[in-house]
Amino acid sequence: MLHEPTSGYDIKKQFNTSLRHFWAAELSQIYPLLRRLEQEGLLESHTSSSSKGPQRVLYKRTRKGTAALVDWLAAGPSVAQERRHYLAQVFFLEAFDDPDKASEFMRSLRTIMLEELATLEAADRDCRAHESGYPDALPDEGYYRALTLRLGLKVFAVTVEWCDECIAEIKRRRPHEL
Amino acid sequence: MLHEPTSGYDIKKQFNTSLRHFWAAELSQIYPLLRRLEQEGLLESHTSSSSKGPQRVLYKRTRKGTAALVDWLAAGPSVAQERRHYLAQVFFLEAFDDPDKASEFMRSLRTIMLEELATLEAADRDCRAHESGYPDALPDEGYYRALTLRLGLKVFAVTVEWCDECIAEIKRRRPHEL
DNA sequence: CTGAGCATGTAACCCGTTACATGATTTC
DNA sequence: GAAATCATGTAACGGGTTACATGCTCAG
Repeated sequence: MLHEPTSGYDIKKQFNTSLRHFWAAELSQIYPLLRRLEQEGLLESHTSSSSKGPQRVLYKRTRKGTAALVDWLAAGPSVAQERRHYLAQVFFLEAFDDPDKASEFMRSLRTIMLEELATLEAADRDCRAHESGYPDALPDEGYYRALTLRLGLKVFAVTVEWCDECIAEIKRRRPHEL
Repeated sequence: MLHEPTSGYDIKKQFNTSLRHFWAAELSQIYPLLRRLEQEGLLESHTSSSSKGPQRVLYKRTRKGTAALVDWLAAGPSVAQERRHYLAQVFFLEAFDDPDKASEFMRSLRTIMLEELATLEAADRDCRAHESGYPDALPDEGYYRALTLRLGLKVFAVTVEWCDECIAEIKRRRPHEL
């Protein structure tokens, strides 16, 4: 949680845009968790009335909450195994027994990845526009956020590149036809 | 599941090496799932005695199993949101309030990523050595596996590159000291 | 004779998703 | 007047992890 007071709804919006490439969660997970963290003393909340809908509940990190965060960071990077469903699908693409279908699969994957890339590029433009002195003179908070964005851009870019190579190569190969 | 008869234990070994960058599972998940899929008629099994330990149970896809696999692929790429814990950590690196600690974090991340890269490179060499005619003349099965490896190599490579850039930039920046 | 690797499993728990539920306001 | 957006939640379910349990063989 950021040190700025933020509602669960707003956190979800961040998950849909700039954080999308490395974290996401549903509101049904966010709301109970915010409450639990408040009970544990890691967050504190106050309400503010909203123009539409029910009152907004804004949460903010306590000193204890920041300490818990620092502990997590101090334990070092936690690199867990990730599950990339689409790569599992590529792995089994032989099951199609048809290079055209495999190629078609890779083309639609490429389209999806381009869309993801566009979402991140929009978030990046947003970041550069709102914050002055990008990136070196950013305040720490914005600076480290910007670093995560940069990796996202790189990763999606090589993924699209990889899709292109695969599409070209599958077309050229065709061991079946011979 | 591959069409070659394979034991749960062997699947786990694949998860630890060549599949590591996009899928993993514990034995406690693998064994019950293999049984369930056999009950559903997607797999069939036979036992073979092993030199050490209990009898090995080898599973193999049935025609129905392959059909289910093809259905999954035909539904198109499933690109779900991923959770990259270490990026969440980078996002919150400002909480250290100390560029040296942030930089140290990025250096240990770099080390871990280099190790992951090495694991994949070993799997890649293995693949090139065992299979002749890499990559175009590979049988379909090995060919699509090789494609997933290639993306893994690319992604880890840009990630290490990104770590390097971050480390250099954090050192140069230091807004705190001024 | 100890520890690592082979090989299979069960039980408890937690994290996260989907689906469901409510109700106000703004836009077309 | 319908649909989208704001804003908060609950309940059921499933997937996955950690911890626990067993027993055999080979290398040091």
